[in-house]
Amino acid sequence: MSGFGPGDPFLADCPARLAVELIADKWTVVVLAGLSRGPVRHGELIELIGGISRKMLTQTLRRLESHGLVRRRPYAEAPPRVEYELTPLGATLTEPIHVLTEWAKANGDAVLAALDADSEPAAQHG
Amino acid sequence: MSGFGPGDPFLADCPARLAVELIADKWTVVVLAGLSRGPVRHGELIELIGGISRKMLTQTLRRLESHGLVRRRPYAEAPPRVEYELTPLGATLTEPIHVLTEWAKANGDAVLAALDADSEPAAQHG
DNA sequence: CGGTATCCGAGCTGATACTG
DNA sequence: CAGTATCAGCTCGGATACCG
Repeated sequence: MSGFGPGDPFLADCPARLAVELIADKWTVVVLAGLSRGPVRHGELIELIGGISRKMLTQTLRRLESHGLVRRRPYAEAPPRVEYELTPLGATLTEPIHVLTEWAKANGDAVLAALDADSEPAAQHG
Repeated sequence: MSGFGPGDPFLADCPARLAVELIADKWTVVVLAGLSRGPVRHGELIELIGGISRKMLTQTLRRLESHGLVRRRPYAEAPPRVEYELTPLGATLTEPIHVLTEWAKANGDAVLAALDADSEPAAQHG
């Protein structure tokens, strides 16, 4: 028994696949992790997330917003201020993202080691 | 308090980020989900995963293999047979992947609805 | 069956520069 | 501070055809 029904991400044209493709992205995971702590400003995310450009940050946030995971809150103040926060729907992703980042923290070294061993000249045999 | 240390995926050049970028990929998540049930053949994965091409499947499997998450087992038989399975390291990903796909199954409809509502002609005001 | 090589268009990505 | 527009480079990803 497979245990997989029609709502599984294995099917190309189902909502589940859409959802997977939405979050299974290099920047999306990190941005969601940054948002999971509460409302954050654009500049704060830039500072927090190493290597991301303003363009990619905005692009990622816009996509998450259009998919109902993030809410954008602009303030009509003298120094322009915009805060981003997870919607209730987006908040349900906090747990999965947390599990993912915890895995990355715990096994990142092992992955690096495996990658390193794989790319060795192979002068070793036993 | 941030609660984030030097091993967090927010830093651009840390193993944690490497690990996130490894699995935060459209096909990688689905392929890992397919592998989480046990050893599978190349053709079986093609059948299982809707929309994937042989090229992308092989490419994804090779990358996972080089990072120590997947093991490739070729059999020297008359009808060529190759099986792929998760390594012990890769098996530690089963849980995170499961959480992710479960979220996708549970919230895929909501994401689709939000996307649909977002792209409406906006003839509504309240 | 499993895998590779090639072609080629489409989309992503990162600077850079400009607007409000 | 927040965001947009544009350009150049690159990778992605699929189709096809061929090899073991």
